[in-house]
Amino acid sequence: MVIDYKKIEEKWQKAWAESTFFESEPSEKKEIMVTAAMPYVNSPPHIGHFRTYGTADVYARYMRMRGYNVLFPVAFHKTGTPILGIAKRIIANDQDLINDFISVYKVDKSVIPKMVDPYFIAEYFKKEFERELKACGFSIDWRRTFDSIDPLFSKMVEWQFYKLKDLGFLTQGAHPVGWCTNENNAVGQHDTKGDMQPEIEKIVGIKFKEKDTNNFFICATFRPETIDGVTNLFVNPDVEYSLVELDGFRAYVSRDMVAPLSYQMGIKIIEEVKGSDLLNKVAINPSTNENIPVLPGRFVKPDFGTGVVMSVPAHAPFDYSTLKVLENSGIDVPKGPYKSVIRMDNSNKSDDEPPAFAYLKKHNWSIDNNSSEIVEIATKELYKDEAHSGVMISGKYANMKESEARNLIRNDLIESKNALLIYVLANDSVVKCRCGATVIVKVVEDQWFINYGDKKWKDNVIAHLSTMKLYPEKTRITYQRIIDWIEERATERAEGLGTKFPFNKEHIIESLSDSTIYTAFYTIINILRSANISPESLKPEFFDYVFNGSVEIEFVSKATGISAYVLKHARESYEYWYKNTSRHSGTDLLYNHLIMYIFNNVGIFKKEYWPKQIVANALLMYNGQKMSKSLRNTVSLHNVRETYGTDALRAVIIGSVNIDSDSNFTDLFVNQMLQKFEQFGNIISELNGYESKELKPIDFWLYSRLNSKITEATQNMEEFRFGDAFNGLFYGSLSEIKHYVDRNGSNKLVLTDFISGVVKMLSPMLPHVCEEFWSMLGNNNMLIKENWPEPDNSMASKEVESEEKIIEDTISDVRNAIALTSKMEQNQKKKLSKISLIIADQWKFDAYNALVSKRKLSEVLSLIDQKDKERTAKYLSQFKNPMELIALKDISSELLYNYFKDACKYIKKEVDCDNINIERESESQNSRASRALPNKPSIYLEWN
RNA sequence: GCAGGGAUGGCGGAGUCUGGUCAAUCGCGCAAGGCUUAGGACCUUGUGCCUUAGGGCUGCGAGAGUUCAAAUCUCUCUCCCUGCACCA
Repeated sequence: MVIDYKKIEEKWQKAWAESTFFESEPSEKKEIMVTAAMPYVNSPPHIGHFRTYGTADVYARYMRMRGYNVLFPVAFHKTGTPILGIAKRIIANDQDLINDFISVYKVDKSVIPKMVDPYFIAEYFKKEFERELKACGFSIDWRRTFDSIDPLFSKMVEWQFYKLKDLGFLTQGAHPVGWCTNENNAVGQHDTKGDMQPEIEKIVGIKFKEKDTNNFFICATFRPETIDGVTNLFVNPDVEYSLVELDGFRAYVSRDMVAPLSYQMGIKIIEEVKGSDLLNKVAINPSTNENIPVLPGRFVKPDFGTGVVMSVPAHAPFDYSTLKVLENSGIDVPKGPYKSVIRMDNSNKSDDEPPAFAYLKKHNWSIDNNSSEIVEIATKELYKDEAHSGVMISGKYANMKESEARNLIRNDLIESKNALLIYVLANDSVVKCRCGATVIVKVVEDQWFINYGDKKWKDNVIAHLSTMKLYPEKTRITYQRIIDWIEERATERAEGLGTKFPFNKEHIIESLSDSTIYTAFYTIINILRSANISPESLKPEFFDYVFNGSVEIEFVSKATGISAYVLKHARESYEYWYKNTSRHSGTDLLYNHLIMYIFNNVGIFKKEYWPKQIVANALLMYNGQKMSKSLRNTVSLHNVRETYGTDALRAVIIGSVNIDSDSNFTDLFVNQMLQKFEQFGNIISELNGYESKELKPIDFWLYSRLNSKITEATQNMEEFRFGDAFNGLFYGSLSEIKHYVDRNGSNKLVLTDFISGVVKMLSPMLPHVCEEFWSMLGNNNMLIKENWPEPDNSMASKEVESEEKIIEDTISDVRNAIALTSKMEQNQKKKLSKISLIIADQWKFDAYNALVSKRKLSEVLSLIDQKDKERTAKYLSQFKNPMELIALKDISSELLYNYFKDACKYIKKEVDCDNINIERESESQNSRASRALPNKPSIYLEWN
C-alpha cells in the first residue's frame, strides 16, 4: 500500500484537535506536566528542535496511555540580545545576513524591511514555530502558549526577582566582562568576530616597593607561589612606561597598558618614564623583604599585564637564560645558586641545580645556543610538570601541592595588600568585536548577581537533586559538579529584549535568568486570559498567593482587584500541575539553563513543587555532521517534514537512538523508514486473507512474544531508551510476523491481537501512522485514548519460545553441516537424501536443569576441585546460553520431540530436504545419537 | 590549563555497571540467489581467518595485571570529542 502521509497527518491532527484531548485540566487522575525548553525565536525551527520537542511529545503520549493526566504546553523565548543584534544588522543593511534570511530561512523579500524592528523579528519567527509545531502534530495544549516578553509573564519575572532579593539571593558587586571600547558595550561570544568567547582569566599583580620611594612595581604573574624565589625584576628598556596613580598608590606601568587597565581600576598618569630609566632601581620583595635589582629584559611584552615581570630563575627558563646572558655580557646580576621553592613530589632530595637549568640543559641550551624556541619548550615542560606534581618546599605551605598552594598564596598576598587582581583575556589570539575594535576586560561596578554560591540554597539543591529522576542517569555526576562549582551569575544587561530589572530600570533582566521558573506560568496563563486579567493587576501579592499561598486570599483580591474565584482557580491549577513535572531539554543546556532551572525552582517554590525529573537528550547530526549555529548548516524542520512526513522524522530522530546518543539524520535512512512503514501497512491490509481458528503452538509463540514485548517496551519507555523500544517493537515485530507466517501461522485473531498490541505501543512514537493503522484494524475509537498494554503472564509461554529457538538454531546448524559435508570428497556428485534429527533423552534434560539451578556458572565452578576447573568450565560452556536453559525446565524430551515432529514441514522447507527423520536418542541406532544435547538435537546427514 | 566523556567488523552503533548467554543485538553497506518486461521494492542466504559434521584460531585503541574465564575489573600509556559562565 502507498501511504499518503500528508493526508493522514492532516486527518488525525484535525480529529485530535476536535477532540480537545490535549487540552488538559486538573482532574481526579494522577498528573504530570511535561515541558520542553522554550525555543529562542531568532530563526525558524530546525530539526534539532524536533528532537527535544519530539522526545517530550513521545513521553507525553506514553504517559497519557499509562493513565496519567498529562499537560504538555509550549512557550517561546524572545528575551535577550541576539534578536536585537539581527535587527541592528538589518538596519546596517548587512547583505550576508539578508541573503541568508531570504535563501536559507525563506523569508519573503518584502518582509525584510520590517525586520529593522526586533519585536517584529521575534513575532515573525514565533509564528513560524507555532505553525511548524502544530504541523508536527505534537500533543500540545495550545491554549497556554505565551512568550517571554508577554506583559503578563513579565509580571511574574518581576515577582521572581523581588522574591530572590527578599531571600537574600541577589548580591551586588564588581564583575569583569569582555568589553568593546568602541561601542561601549559588554561583548559575549556572538558579538565577536569568528564567535570567539572572550576568556577572562584572573592573574595577580604583586606589588614590589621601590626602595627609598613610595612607588611600586607591579608584576603580573600566573605563579604567585614562586614569590620567595624572586631574585630581580625585569623591565623592557626599549619600552615607554608611565608612573601612574592607582587606587591609593603609585606604580610603574607600561604605557600600552594604561588605557586597558583603566577599565579595571582607577588610574591617573603622573609622569612618563623610559624603560631604561627604571634599570638599576632597587625593589623590595614583599614576601622576603630582600632588596632586588631591576634588570633589562627585552623579552618583556609591553602589552600584557603591566609590562613589568618578576624573575624566578630557579623555575622560569626565560628568567634563568636572560640572567645568564646578562652575566655573560658583564652586567652585575644576582648570583646563583638560585633558590628553589618547588620540588617534584616524586623526589625528596632538593636538586643541586635549579629545575629551570635542568630543563634547559635537557634541550641542549647554552649561552651560545640561546634560542627562544628552546627556552619556550623548556618553559612549557617545566610549567606542566610542576603544575602536575610540584610541591612547595618551605614556608607557610611547605609540602602542599603547588596547584593548591597557588590560590592560598594569592589570597594571602591580596589580603595583605601586597597584590591586586588583574584580569586578562586568555585567548590564543586577539579577540575582536564585530565592529573591529579589540576587546578588553572591563570591571563593571555595582552589577547585580544571583548568588548561586549561597550555602543554604546550594545545600538544598544538592539534597533535592539526589531525589530527582535524571535521564540519562549518567548526567547526574555532571549536575553535581556544576552545582558544586557555580557561584555568582550576573543577572542584568544593558541591552536586549526583556523585562526591566526591578532594581535598576535602566537595565533588563538577563535572558536566561528570566526563564527559569516560567514553567509555573503554564499552570495559570489560560485562567488569566479567560478572566481578562490585566498585567497591572498582577501585583506581587498575586503570585505570593497563587504559587506560595503565603497571603490571605481576601487581602490579595482586594489588593489586585482579581476575584477570589479566579485566584482560587489559579492556585488550584498550580497546586495540581506543578507537583509532578518532567523537564525536557538538550544536554547542551545542562551547563546553564537546567542548573538555573533547578536552583530557581528550589529557591522560590515550596518543597513539594520542586522539579521531579529532567530528561536531557543528546545532539542531532545531519548526514554525520554536527549542525552548526551558522545559518547555512542548519536543516529546516519545515523542509524535511514536508518531504518525509512527521512520523518518519520521529522514527529516525527519536526512535532510532536512545536518549543519550547523538542521533544522525540522513535522507537515506528516512527513505528506508518510509518503506518499512508501508510494509507494516501491507501486513495489516492483508489481514483479511486470514481466518480465526483453533490455536496451534506457533500461535502461543506469537502471544508469548507479544507478552515479552510489552514487558520490554514498557521498561525501555520508562528509562527513555526510545531506541531500544522502537527497535524491538518495529523491526522486531516485522521479523516475528514473518517468522509466524513462515511457520504456517495463519490465525487472524492471533495476528490482529499481536499487531494491535504493537501498534498501540508504537503510537507514542508514530502517532499519525499508528492512528491510521488502528483504524485499518477495524477500530472506531481513537488510538490516543487507548491504554498502554499490560503484560499478561497467561500469554507467556517460555517453553514455546525456547522450543522455537531450538528449532531455529537447529536449522542453522543443519545448513552449516550441509554446506560443509557437500564439499567432502565422498559426497561429490551425491545428493542429500536424508536428515536425522535426534532428540536428547530425558536424563540429559534433568542433568542440565540441575546444573542450571545453580544459575551462575561461577557458583557451580566454586564447588569444583582446582584441577578439574578448566575441564568443567569448558564442558559447561558448551551450553551456549546457561540463562536461557532455565526455560528448559518446562520442556521435556517428549515435548521437544513432538514439537520437532510438528515443525517438520517447516524444517523441510527451510533446509530444502524432503526426507527428515526425527528420532529419540534412546531408540536411535545412529552413531551420533549420543551427541544430542537438550538444546541441540544431534544431526546426521545421509548422502546418496 | 581545568573538568567530563569516549576508542568495539566496511559503516552507524549494542554489549562494559552486575566477567562466562559474545565473532559480537539491530540497522546500513556489500555479495549470491529468488521474484520482476526492466529498475526499485520485497524475500532467502552469506559477509574476520581456517576447517572433509555443528569445530578451531584471531579479535573489541596499546601494554601489563587479577581470574579456570576479560570488550567487561585494576594499573600505565596513546589518541579523539565536549564544556569552561553572564551567552542563547
